[in-house]
Order: sequence, then C-alpha cells, then structure tokens
Amino acid sequence: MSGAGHAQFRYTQTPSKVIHLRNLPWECHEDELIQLCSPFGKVVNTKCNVGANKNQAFVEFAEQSQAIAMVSYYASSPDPAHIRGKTVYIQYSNRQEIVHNKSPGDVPGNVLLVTIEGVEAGDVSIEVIHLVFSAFGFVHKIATFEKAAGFQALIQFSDAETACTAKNQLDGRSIPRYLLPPHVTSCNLRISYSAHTDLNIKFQSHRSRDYTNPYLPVNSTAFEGSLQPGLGTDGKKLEPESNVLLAAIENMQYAVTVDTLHMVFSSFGPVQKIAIFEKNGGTQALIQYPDVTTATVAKEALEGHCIYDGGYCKLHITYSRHTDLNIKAYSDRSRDYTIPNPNIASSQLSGVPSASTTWQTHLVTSEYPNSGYAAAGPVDPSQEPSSWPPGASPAAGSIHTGFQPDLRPGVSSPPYYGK
DNA sequence: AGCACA
Repeated sequence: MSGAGHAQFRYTQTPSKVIHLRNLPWECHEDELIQLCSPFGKVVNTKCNVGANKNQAFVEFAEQSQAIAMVSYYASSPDPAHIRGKTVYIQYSNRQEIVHNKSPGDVPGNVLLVTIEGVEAGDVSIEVIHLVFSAFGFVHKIATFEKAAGFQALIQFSDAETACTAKNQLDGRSIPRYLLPPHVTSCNLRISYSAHTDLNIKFQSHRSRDYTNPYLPVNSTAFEGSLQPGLGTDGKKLEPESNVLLAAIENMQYAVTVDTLHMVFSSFGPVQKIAIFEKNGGTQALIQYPDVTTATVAKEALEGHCIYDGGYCKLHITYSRHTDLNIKAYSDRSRDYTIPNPNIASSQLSGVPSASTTWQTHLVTSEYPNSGYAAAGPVDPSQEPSSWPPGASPAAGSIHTGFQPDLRPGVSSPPYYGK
C-alpha cells in the first residue's frame, strides 16, 4: 500500500514543537497560519514565505505536545488542512526552534548607524550629534557621510549596552529644535546597528571626530568656512584656535557663576580653569580645556546658545589668546579644577544654591517625551577619564554627560552635586 | 508538495 509508506515516513519523523507547512497559497500571511494552528496550542513564532516558491512556512508552538496534537490530527483526519482552498501539508520540522534571520542592522554592536532624516548635511553639525549621543555615555568616535539614504553618522560607543540604550532612547525621535538651524523643523533619527566595531578616523574634521585622541591632526581643508571662522576665506579677521575659550555673556538676567559655566562647558570635556570678569560693562569668562579639539567642540556647540531659556545669558564664544590661565584664588569668579581641593569640593556640595547651574533640559524633555532622556546619561566615572588627557578636572564625572538637569532660577535642583 | 544563511 502506498499509504503504508506515508505512515512509515511519519513515524520516523522526530517530533518538534516546530511544524513545517507546505503547498501554501501565494504569500500566505501569518494570520492565516495562526488561524489554522491555534486550535491545537499556543503559537509562539512563525516564519512565512519560505522556500524557492515562498509557499512554505514554519510555525512554532509553545509545547511540543501541541505540535504533536496538530500533526496527529491531520495525519488521521479525512479532510486535510487547507488555507484559501489549498490543501496544506503538515509535518514536524527537522529543527527544534524557529530562528529569524536578523537583518544586519538588528545585530547589536557598539557602533550605531544613524540616519538623520529630512536635513542637509550642513544642517546638523557633528558637535550637535556628539552632544545628543553623549547623554548616554562616552562617545569614542563619529563619522558622518552622505548616502542615498540621506545624511548619516556612525557613532562609536564603548560597548553594545551603551549603544543599545542610546538607540532605544533616540530611535524615531528628533534632535531638539534649539540645536537645529531655524529652518529645520524636525529631523527624525533612524538608528540601526553598524557592523563596525572600531571606526578608523584619520583626522578631526567637520565630518569625522575621534574623541579618544584629542591630539589627532586637524584636517583644516576638510572644515568648511562656516564651521571654522578662523579659517574663513571671506577676509574675516583670523582667530587662531586655542584651548581657552572667551565667552561673552549677553543679556545676563540671571547670575552666572563658575559652577554654572563649569556644568555647561563640562559637557564637552574636562574643564581645567574658569575665570569670570567684567569688560566694557559686560560679563565675560575664560574657560580652559586641556586641548584645542575639546575647545573647538564646545565652541561650535555652544556658540549663540543661551544658558537659560528665553534668550537669557546668551553665549558668544571666541578663542582666547591665552593658553594657560593664571588662577590665583578660589572664588565665585575663578576656579582651578586641576588642583584637588577637598575643602572646595565640600563647600561646593553644601554651598551651591539650587538655581545656580543650568542647561536647557526643559526643552529636551519636551522633545523627548517620557524618555527620561535628559537624565538618561548613565555616567560611569570608572569608564572614561583615562581616555582624556591627564590633568582632567576633579569633576571629571560630569564630562560627556550631554544634557544635564535644568536648574533654571526657581526650578528645584536634582541632586547633581550629590555624589 | 518536501525544511529557513544572507
């Protein structure tokens, strides 16, 4: 009998909680498979459109007994299973579970591929990208490029966990509007994993950065005029780059202390020294970084932005001619963070009024609803200071935190100094 | 009508 042969075949099949279905109708949908199989048990996974003709599929049950029930039922049933009128043949799969082919972009890694939708390459600076992604951990390297998909960036983190956190928080969201040029209303981030593990950045430029190596040569020709005022070809006065920034604070409706400036400028790297002084009836400050690269990053990110929302305490930043500030005494107008001083540290802890330090997190929270984004920077102080040049500020734990809690005047303070 | 990797 021919039936005996079939029976023989069936009995030699190793049972599996996965069943193989064939002779399915064209582009059979998962719903149709579930409808067919769920009377026998709980379907936990499917894989459709399998095989050369895309007319096969796999269904995985929660329990092998459920698969056995289904195979047994149709083995002895006078009317076969059918979908859309086609007879469906069912047997155990020769595998014990369904494994989905992950597309490369779904395989986690420490490097993210970010597509910034709806912008020109010039609309989003690498500094802004750095600022946004630094909220989740130390960003090692960034490379940007333009592809058919649009403006893209590769962001390298220390590990896949950090990258995953950033991806989960930022995928599908938009960069805060105040970090974008006025004509850009929104720019959604599409984030997948890159197959890269270590980007090969050859020089610091307007399209690539290596934050682990501040001494990497700067490719001046790779900078465009708008990003490098010192190298502009428009005849503007040359302004040599420096590791010390001169910040003029305009419309200073609220007090700006060294603590305020330290918090704001520490987002880009360790701040070594700060000095505040009056000049020409306005307030200015000198902020010293260990290297020019960090200063450049800070300058590009902060220029023209306001410490407080509403246009208050607007920063106008240029390079100072100084390279090493001579800070004589600790005060509310000057600070040398390269000199460890426990007394100062404790007086900071108790002496900083809640309204003294700020960044614009209230804007961030409106752009990233429910994300916990502003507070999301899981800073691991043990992780990164070694990457920065020696002599980093004692407050190095606050570096590369990106956005920090907003302590606008009158807004109560999260325990930023509390550790 | 007969087992998923690229």
